[in-house]
Amino acid sequence: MIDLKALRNDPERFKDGCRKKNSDVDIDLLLRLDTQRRDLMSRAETLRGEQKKLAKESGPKIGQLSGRLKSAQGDDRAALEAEISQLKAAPAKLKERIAALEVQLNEVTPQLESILLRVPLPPDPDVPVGASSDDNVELRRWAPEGWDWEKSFEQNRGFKPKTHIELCADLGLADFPRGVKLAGSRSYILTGMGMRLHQAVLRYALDFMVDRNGFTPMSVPVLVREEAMVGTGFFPGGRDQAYHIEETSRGGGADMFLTGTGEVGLMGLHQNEILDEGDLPLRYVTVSTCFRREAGAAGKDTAGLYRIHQFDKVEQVVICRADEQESRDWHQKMLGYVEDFVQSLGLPYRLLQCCTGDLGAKNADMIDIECWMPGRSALRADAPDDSPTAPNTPPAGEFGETHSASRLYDYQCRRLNMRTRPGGAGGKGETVFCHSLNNTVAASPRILIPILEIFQNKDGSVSVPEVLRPYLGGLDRIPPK
RNA sequence: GGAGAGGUGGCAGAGCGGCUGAAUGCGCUGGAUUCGAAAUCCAGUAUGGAGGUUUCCUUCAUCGGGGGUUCGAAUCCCCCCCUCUCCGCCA
Repeated sequence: MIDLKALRNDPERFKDGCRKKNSDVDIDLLLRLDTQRRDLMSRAETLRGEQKKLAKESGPKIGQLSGRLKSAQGDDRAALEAEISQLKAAPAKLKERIAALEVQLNEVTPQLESILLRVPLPPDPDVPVGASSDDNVELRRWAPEGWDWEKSFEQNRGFKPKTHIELCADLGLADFPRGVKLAGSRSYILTGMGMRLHQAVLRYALDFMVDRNGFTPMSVPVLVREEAMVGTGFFPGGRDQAYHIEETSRGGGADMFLTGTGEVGLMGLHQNEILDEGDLPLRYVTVSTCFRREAGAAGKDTAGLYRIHQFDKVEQVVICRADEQESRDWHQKMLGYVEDFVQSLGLPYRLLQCCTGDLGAKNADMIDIECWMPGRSALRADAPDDSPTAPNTPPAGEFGETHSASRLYDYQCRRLNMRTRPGGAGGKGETVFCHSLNNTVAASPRILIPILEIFQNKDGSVSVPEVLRPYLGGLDRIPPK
């Protein structure tokens, strides 16, 4: 959520942010509602103040008179009753007027809030302006010794690459038909070494962040309340992407949602807390199953392990002091960890600066890492009909997104009401909303695609990246079955 | 799933229709005392919104959340959430 006061002071900045992010949120309407609401509130508050004063002044008197009324007779009684109803009349009148204002407030406030929740965080000025992912800018590339970006896989390695789907079949790593039988499209079953490789990457990634980079490992719920989805900024915008468990219709107290990333659990941990500034930055890592409906992606990446409804992900988040430079520094560090990680696996990749149109409402800046997937272009369903995608044509290869590093400033912490102050909740000084950042460490099985495709050998086997071998009992090669 | 108890400030814990934004204790901050410290004493110490004559003042809201009763609600009523205890079931 953005700061309503900041919006009031500088609406242009937020309108500009909307334009850059292709958001159609009506800032002018929001401002009008805000003015209306504050006006109604101040009027209601003034009246309530009067009412309180009256209640204090005439209240005890009413009590007294009511007491006397019980034993009063005749004329006395009538006089007392008249006096009481007169005393009651003034506050009752105020109450009516307040109620009328509140009716209006109850109309304006939800409208205002629903718009406010959708106002995107303006992108940072150094983020390139663009309409879609087509306008993203490559920052740099890295490849292991012996990989030449100028050459195709075949020229680099001396044989035609198989796609990860072919490799999964030949090596017995995944069973797609049975996955679909069980759970429908975009479902899969990892089998044998496929499952072990998946677990090895996840465990390696978790250890990498804990042992080498000092992150605290956490388990988090993947089944959460709506509040956590709104707080982390995935709702209302991304409602269609989440699986919805309708518990209220079966008598439960609250509906639940399956999370699409461990970020929800990690960021929700300290919701409504005032953290001690001295405890920051908090650095958390989790491995969790992620669920995504992939609504609107029909027909895209339908085959293989790329775009699936359920996967596992090691995710890192950092919660730091509300300081732009500190946020920027952490963003770079978190990218650095992942570059080290991907390099240790030996996967060629590039860093991609996402343009404003590709950012999403909650990010000020986002940098993706895309790994080279030699078999990927053959899988494109949106390729033109005359493109060389016939079965015998070797795939040209393509980058595929494997990581995404976001810098959110206080957007998320404001929604989560996560603040900081020297000394924590009982400390002194102003409270301020923290800053937060997140980045993938490894999402599997997607990351298995470049691993299998890059490490495939001419004889049809796949070599195991060295860093994963300790997690597979020293195994260095997965042979065809 | 059944039965019961409870959710109050940073923490512990009173209050159970008006004098309570909230006793008391602890903690924390400042001051006094001291060569210094401990102890003691004094004072202060929630969050958010709106407004202003903007190192401060005024005002409104908040005692798990929402709704209601009342001139007036932390206190009474209803719904929900959460925690704990016992029983049942269970990985």
